[in-house]
Amino acid sequence: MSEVTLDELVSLCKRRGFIYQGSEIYGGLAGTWDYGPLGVALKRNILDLWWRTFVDERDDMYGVDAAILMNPKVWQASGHVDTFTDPLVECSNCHNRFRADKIEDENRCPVCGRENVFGEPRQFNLMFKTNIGPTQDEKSISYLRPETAQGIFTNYKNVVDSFYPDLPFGIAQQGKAFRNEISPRDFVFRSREFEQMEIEYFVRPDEWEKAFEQWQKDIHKFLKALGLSDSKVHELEVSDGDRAHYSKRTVDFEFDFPIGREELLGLAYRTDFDLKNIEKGSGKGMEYRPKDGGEPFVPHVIEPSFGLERAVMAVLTSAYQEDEIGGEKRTVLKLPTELAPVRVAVSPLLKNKPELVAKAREVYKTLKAEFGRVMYDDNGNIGKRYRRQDEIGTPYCVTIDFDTLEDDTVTVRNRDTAKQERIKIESLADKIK
RNA sequence: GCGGGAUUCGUAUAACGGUUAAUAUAUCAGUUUUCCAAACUGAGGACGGGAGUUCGACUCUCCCAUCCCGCACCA
Repeated sequence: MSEVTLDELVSLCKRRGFIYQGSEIYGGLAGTWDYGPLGVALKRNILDLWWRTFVDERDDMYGVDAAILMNPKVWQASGHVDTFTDPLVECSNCHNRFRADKIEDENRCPVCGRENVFGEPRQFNLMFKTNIGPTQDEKSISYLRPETAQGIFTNYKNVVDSFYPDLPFGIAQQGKAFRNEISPRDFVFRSREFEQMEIEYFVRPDEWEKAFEQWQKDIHKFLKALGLSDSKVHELEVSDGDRAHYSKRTVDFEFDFPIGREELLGLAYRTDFDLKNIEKGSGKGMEYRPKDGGEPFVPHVIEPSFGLERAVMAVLTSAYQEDEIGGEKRTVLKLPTELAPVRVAVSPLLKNKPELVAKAREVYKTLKAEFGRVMYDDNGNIGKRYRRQDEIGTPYCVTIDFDTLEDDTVTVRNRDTAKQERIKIESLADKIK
């Protein structure tokens, strides 16, 4: 089986209404992508599955939805302002970067010692700046959040005050984040506006390892539910030198994308770095008071961080297959049923027989009321419709034929096997469930 | 941000310094069709944007935008 190429994926997404280039009609805008009717359905299904798995089905998780615009102090305390908005020079030899105003000898690289390696200082604004209120001065500057995590940390105390949960517990959030990437690349893989699904899981400092390992398992389970093949998912233990300075352990979950093996999501042990920063920045105590009367302490944090667009891309990569039905080649998206944008398509066997069309419409209406994600399709002939539905990953096609008019049975055709089954209309909903 | 390559109907491709820009597929309308892209008829649909060279530019040159490949970046 040949692997799908990026071009094939991009082309299918465009042709079938999953993903379009952002602002395409005006020549596009680098690093932005628009989701069409099927794309948004797929995206929402992934978001829903994630929320169900990690929030609704657990009793140790709390959801939040923080504002995208936050007090700029958040980004000062977190270190984002210092790291991302200064003019930097880059050594053309060793590629280290330095604050242009902090460098001692502007002709010599302090790391590799070479001379005349610096070009003009450049502004590395990875955060999108904006002005709040009518005046546009230094005081009104704020930022579009470059990560959702801070929206969780800043609400940690609120959640504890409202619910006083036992440790360990987690706070989950889904939402957009913005990064002014120097070079957005690889379809939706690296874009300037993207959606994160993040959890900050708060634990006792001596229990982080246990929690970390449990999260590794839970993540694998979720990736399986997304339909990602095990052979394409790889854990990468991030080495000491490559980890963020505050992290004691990080495991990247990588996936074999059409562009190569790249990070799909990250699992990081962040110690008490973030809550301590907020203590310093806000002056408010972030200590957790154990109910058994033990000494208060600042909890440590395990952070599983998912990128929605990368999940979409991984799901499509895994699902995309080319196989043969009756000697004819076809393209099929073998999406898990709960992720499929269209759950079931309904067709009359022939579209020029009014009695079949009427019956098909009736069945369509019933299923639509039950499942929502139902499509009525009478284009071309029946074989053509099956192929179209295969290409967008519809797991079931229901066809109304002349027998239906006699005995109220329909055929249900399975996407993956192309096998058909004749069943009663009244048991259709159960069958599809 | 650097280097290279590209940009033509929805998609995939073609051609040409000069007639109405072609083909496949998809789309729409119709005929036909009793289960896996059948056939027929008809219709709509494109030279990324802007300058320049030229009698004439989709074609040549430059600028811009976007995409792809490589590098760098990825807190």
